[in-house]
Amino acid sequence: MDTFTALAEPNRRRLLEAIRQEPCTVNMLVSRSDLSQPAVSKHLKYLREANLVVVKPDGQKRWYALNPTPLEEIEEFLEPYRQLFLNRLDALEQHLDLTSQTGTNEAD
Amino acid sequence: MDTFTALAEPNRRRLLEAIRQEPCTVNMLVSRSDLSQPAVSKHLKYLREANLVVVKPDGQKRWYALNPTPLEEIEEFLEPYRQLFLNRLDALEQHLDLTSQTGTNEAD
DNA sequence: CAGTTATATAACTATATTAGTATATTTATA
DNA sequence: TATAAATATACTAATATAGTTATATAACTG
Repeated sequence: MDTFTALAEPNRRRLLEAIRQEPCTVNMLVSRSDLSQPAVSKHLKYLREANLVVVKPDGQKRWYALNPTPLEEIEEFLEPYRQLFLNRLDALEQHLDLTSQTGTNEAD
Repeated sequence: MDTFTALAEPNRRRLLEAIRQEPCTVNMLVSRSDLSQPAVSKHLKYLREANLVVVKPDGQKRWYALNPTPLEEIEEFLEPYRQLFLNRLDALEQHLDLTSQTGTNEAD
């Protein structure tokens, strides 16, 4: 599962938020969420596939910790849009203004 | 459809990239993608629902333009993770080092 | 070793998504 | 007005996802 898809699920974002604050075991995440244990385990599987978390077994427990690296892909995607936040002109109106200088058609 | 879900689909990200560069009609997007016209229209519907694009009818054509505003939600989500890119220590190892100072259990 | 704890996986159900084909709708044009 | 062009929608099939219950696996505990 890719980074974007992994982040698309709200429960997964919440799990990641919890893991960001401190490494968590599965049971910690179960008690801090509204999800069943298998549901948490399945979401963690997707987060692992997306490489957003790493696991370290510790006896019976498995500590899940954040790996923020894949989030850089999102950063890179957003980069070209970032400047557009600032000068949030209506690009469409601008475009139509320009094209309408010669009319909607040549023969308008 | 929320912003995260809208961005989860690769074709939709590509369509948004095209629209970011300049406002596009549906046919422009069809010719610049590998998608059928109905597929493009459907993806545009989701992008509209996510408020990532705005439409302006112009005769038969519909000009789709970018609205970057919802992307700020993604920015805000990423914000707390951003500093972690920099000092990308292994938070898990750090944690385990600390806890292992007293053993895996109190009575280890 | 028996029982318990922590986690993962399998099987299943329900729902959502994607893509395609066909069709409807609206606007332009001959 | 008949036809074509641009776009949207309905319908269908295939696939994926999320959640549940039940079970498997592995590690502790007494």
